[in-house]
Amino acid sequence: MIILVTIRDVAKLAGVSQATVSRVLNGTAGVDPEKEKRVINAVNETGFKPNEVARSLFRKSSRIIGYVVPSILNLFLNEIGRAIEDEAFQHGFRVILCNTDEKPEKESLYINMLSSMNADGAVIISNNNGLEAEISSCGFPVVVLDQKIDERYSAISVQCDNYQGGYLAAEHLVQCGCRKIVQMRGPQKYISGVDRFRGYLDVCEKYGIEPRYVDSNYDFESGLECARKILSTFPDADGILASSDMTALSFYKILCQSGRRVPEDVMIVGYDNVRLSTLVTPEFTTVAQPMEKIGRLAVQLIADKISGQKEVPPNHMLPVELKARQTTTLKDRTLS
Amino acid sequence: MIILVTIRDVAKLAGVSQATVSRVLNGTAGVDPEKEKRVINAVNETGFKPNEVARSLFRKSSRIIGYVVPSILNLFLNEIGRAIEDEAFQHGFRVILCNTDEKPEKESLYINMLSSMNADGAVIISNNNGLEAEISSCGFPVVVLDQKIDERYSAISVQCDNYQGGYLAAEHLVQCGCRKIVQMRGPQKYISGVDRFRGYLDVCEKYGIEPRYVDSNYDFESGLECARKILSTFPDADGILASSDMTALSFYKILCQSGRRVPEDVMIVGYDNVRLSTLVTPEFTTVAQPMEKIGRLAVQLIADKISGQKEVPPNHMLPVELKARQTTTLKDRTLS
DNA sequence: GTATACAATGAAACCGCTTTCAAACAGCGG
DNA sequence: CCGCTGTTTGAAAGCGGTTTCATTGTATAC
Repeated sequence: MIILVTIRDVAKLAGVSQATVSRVLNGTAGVDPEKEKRVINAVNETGFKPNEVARSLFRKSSRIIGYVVPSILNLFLNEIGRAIEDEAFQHGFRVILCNTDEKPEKESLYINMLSSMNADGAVIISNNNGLEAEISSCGFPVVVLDQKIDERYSAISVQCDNYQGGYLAAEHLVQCGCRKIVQMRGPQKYISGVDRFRGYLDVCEKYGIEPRYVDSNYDFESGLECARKILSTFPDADGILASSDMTALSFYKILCQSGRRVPEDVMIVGYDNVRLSTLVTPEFTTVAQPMEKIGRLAVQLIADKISGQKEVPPNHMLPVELKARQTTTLKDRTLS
Repeated sequence: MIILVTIRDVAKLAGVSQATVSRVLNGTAGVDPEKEKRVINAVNETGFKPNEVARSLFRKSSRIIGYVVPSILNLFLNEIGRAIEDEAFQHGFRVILCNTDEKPEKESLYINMLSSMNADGAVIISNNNGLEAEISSCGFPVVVLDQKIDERYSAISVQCDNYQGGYLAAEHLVQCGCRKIVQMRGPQKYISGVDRFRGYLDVCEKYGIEPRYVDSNYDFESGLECARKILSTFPDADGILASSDMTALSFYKILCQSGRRVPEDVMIVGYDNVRLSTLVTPEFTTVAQPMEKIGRLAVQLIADKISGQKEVPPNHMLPVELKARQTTTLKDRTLS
């Protein structure tokens, strides 16, 4: 068993009071250099490490932030999580992983947990509107991703320009020469799904193209299903706007099974630019969301909010960028 | 600002002592039913949530476990992490994400941090031998993955049968008809690298095949480099044993660039069976490590160690399994 | 030499909860 | 009715830090 050294032990050994030890450790007040040296020696000798729990109790802050997501297995969320951990570390925060499986009860449970742990903030991804009350009353700053924030509600929002993403992706296909473009439309309960669809529709209108779409989710399985539906409903499709890089992968797989080639017969644009999209062959053209920036910004906003030094605006929009790679190409117009 | 309700407030409202409230909440002793009801009402009325930090301080346990890994971006570690979170949740633990980037100082820092947070356990992946002292003295049970445990050292080890993995993968290629099999050999500083190589060597000996290998790491970039080296050193290779699914992907990419086909010209066997290996096209043949089982077992071992009820053996070996998919196939022997 | 300001210091209070301990009380047998 | 268990109960003492507050000692001003 480990014998734990307390501040009292150090004080006794150094022949000073606990208060003095605390002051040396935190630099909160001047201490006689001679005593300071004795304290430092005593700390080294005993191997004293301040108990963070006791500190948290007094300070009402545990320097913990929660990352509350449906599942960390989602590569997009995973990359954001990595950035959050890194930025948090630099700010002296630790991050607690909270997988909710999209279950409202797990969401509430984790938020309450964080609250009773004196957490200092949370980054949350959820499509559960019932969470607003909990978020407003949890006692720490919350950044929600990919959701617009109601004015009267205290969270901070970070999202990417989904309209622009939908627009860029669609226009890219048009410029490559596609005319029968089908969108694997993301869930309309998410603002991301709605805005990207709007972007796509505007491109269709601009170029006089008839909009086509089939609903999908963002995960691989729903992508497979959607892909099959597209191949049977729109067998002449020549360009696909996937809802994510995962569903782009699904589409590619189904397409290969049907004997069609990418990009010669059908072009595909993914969404997110998860690292995976450049690892596979062919590399996937995709709309890049700045995942690292999202994660870092989220943590910075929390840090700003805690410090209270600057005003933190409630809504933050990040730009997206099209990455043209091997699943799209300029179509050889001599054939058509 | 949120006004926080303490146990004193509840006690006052219910007209009992804090002790009684505590007893009702924890069921640690009998309480008069009438008072119990008053306490429950008061709790509901005030919305009281016990402060976990105060509890932790007294109990010397925060019900937190750390997941200490080089990077959660590694898909293999990510899938294990997901399982850890899930199992931990069921045991009432939260998990703190600790990315170390393989930096010894970040490893130490996180272990000390966990220690001073009264963490209840940690799952650690590291190739840093200097960590032993810290692990032994951190005050909570530690499970290390993919490392054998020295007897005099108090951690618990969970690893997969790497010898078997190397053996199965190599023999599978032989059975598919490959004779010029090259291993992308994993780092020999890891036991996993050593054991898989042994498995491969034994298969070579068994079938009278000359061993060939090029050193690689487990990540995609080192896989690319290794793949190029293999193509130039062993241009007649007909089977590749990748060090991971990532490096298998690297090899596939380089191979496609060189115009060779998989599996017709060269077959590939990956390692890990990360989910990705079935999402890509072609689906990758791979050696499956039971990632979910690894994660869950690690948490269960920690829980067992904490409860102290059963003896926890220090070494745990899990079996691996070959998943034959589209990057390998029975070779048409009429050609050779 | 005395009054005043100021830095250093330790005792004690406190953060919010759990548990010990002893007192109060109820039930029961004799 | 008394003494003996056995159960409820609240006051108080921690858990291990930080901070307040009053005290001491030293330096500066008059």
